[in-house]
Amino acid sequence: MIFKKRTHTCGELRASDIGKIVTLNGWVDRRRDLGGLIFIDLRDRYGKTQIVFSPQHNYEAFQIAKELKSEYVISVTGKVERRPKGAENPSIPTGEIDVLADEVQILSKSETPPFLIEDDINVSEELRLKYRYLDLRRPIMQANLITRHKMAQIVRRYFDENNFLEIETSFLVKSTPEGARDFLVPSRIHPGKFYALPQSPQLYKQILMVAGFDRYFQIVKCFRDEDLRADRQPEFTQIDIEMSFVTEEDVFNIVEGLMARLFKEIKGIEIPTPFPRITYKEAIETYGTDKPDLRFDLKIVNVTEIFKTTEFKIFRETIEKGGIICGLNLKGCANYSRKQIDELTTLAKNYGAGGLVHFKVENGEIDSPVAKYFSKLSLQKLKEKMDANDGDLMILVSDEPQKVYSILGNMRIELGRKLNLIDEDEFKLAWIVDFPLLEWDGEENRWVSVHHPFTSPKLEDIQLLDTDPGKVRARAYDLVLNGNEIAGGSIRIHDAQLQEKIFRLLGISDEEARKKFGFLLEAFKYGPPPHGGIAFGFDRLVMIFTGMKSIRDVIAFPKTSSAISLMDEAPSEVDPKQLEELHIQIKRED
RNA sequence: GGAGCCGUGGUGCAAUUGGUUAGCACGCCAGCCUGUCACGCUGGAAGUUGCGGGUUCGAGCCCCGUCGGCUCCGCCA
Repeated sequence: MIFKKRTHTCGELRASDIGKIVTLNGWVDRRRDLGGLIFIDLRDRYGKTQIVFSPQHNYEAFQIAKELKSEYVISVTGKVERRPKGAENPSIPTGEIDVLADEVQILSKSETPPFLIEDDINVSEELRLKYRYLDLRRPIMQANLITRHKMAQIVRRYFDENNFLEIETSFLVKSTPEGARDFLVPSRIHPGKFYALPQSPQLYKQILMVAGFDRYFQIVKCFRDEDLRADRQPEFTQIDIEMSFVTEEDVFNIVEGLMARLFKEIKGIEIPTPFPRITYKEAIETYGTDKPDLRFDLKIVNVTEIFKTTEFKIFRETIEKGGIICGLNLKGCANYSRKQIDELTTLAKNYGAGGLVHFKVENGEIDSPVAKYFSKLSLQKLKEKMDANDGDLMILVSDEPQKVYSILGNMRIELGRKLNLIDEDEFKLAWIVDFPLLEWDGEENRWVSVHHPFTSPKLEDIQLLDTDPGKVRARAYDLVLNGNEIAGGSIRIHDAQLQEKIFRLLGISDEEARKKFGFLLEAFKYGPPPHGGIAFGFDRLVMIFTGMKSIRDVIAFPKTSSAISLMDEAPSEVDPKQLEELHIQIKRED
């Protein structure tokens, strides 16, 4: 098809272009047919421009304009004119002008789309995903992917300026134990053998350090076959970083510089550096999570001490069993009705609490259905400890520590939202440090790595490896932004003996270690430099920068929560011939 | 693996205690309309109530199963 190519985009023309003869290519966004005059909004990714068809001006073009429907692709040629006084549209950048059509050509027709191509659509995500190409025509989705692109470019520029090399690593890699479930790729050439898609390029970037590429980064797809969430997809993108001859401070420095750059160039915000550091212990005990949202206070207060000798049976027995009592002070909520308090209780139960005890502070008095079980003194102490004043509502949960923290941590987030404590325009970054190195896995009856098996313990804790492994802190760190974990990393072990010791602790035999990641251990025999790094969840970062609630809105072709792609219907069955070639037989389950 | 919410013309929603011909808006189609921009006005078409089974004189509504979407727990070094 021969067609007139555009001279300008649909977001480009201004008053200064008045008088020019231009050609625009784009999609018909909306037609307003006034009978004797037809207006068309022509759309492309740069914006919208109003086209005017008038029978007096050009009868032929006017006749074609009558045929135009939503999402037809057209080429229009005409003169840029100033809109009549009072007919300007100040809500769009091209609103001062319109293009008076001399000529219009339909480049392709469209069926009526299943939903309107506009920002504030009211349509199920299911339909959006099925017709993703239409969903992606919406300006907001285009803006999201444009922001994503810009952020990727800033990342590349930043690391290049700082002497990092972007090096691609393989996607068909060796399956390694530990961590997430692998996506497997069967080998045609080697019957019964499989590649894995990388959960992250972890081992390979460490080997690049051994190879002497002392500053590496990569924007890279990673694959994990685990259940999905709003912020988790089976394939996702990391900004992967590794550096040699460094300590934590060097990693923090380079990351803080990157974040400052991104915030400045994308959001126009100067964020203060260095970022505050919070220990894992402090995060859990104060916010009930290792990824606290620091935009609001509502801290967890531990009041176990006050109730050590209480008459109140539930509290006393919990404490005797090693449990704790913690609470939140809901400022100004003393006027909560019975119904509202019941809702709080339900919320707590949803998060696994046995119940919820509450105290209202009014006129200096502490009021509660269970007040009679407590001494005046202990209630006074409670009020002081929780910094409660008239009008406040204190809620308490008692259970084993882990449970209390997770219940109150979840409630804190929910209540922060409900009580409007969160400023959506604010961005609070923090490092979470001093993670435990190991965690006891009750099911498998062994220690497992909190981060990964190559994470270095803190030097001063190494002797605890033999006596009290659970107490050993790792040289690991997470970067947290508004309650999201956006990056995590560590200083690695580069000492073969220490690495072997960790493997032994994890119950990985020498032979197993050799079999599973012997190539890394082998590489480490030849002068591994001290090294460490970090990896960002790029999708999450873009999600936060664009203000989206799900990473699906910043990924071109995401999967549903059951890991299906509704547009192309992957995964699908394959031709038996393909299976044959791959030496694979499907076991039918009943 | 578990829990919650949801599934009704193309789309988003409504439908009283289980009871008449399943209603509204947007979109779509036709006609009218020369400065609209969510154009307006008039008229019209459009439904296997996700699917399968059950209870009932009667099911969009109740029960069981199943499929799909979203959120959360487990899981995600």
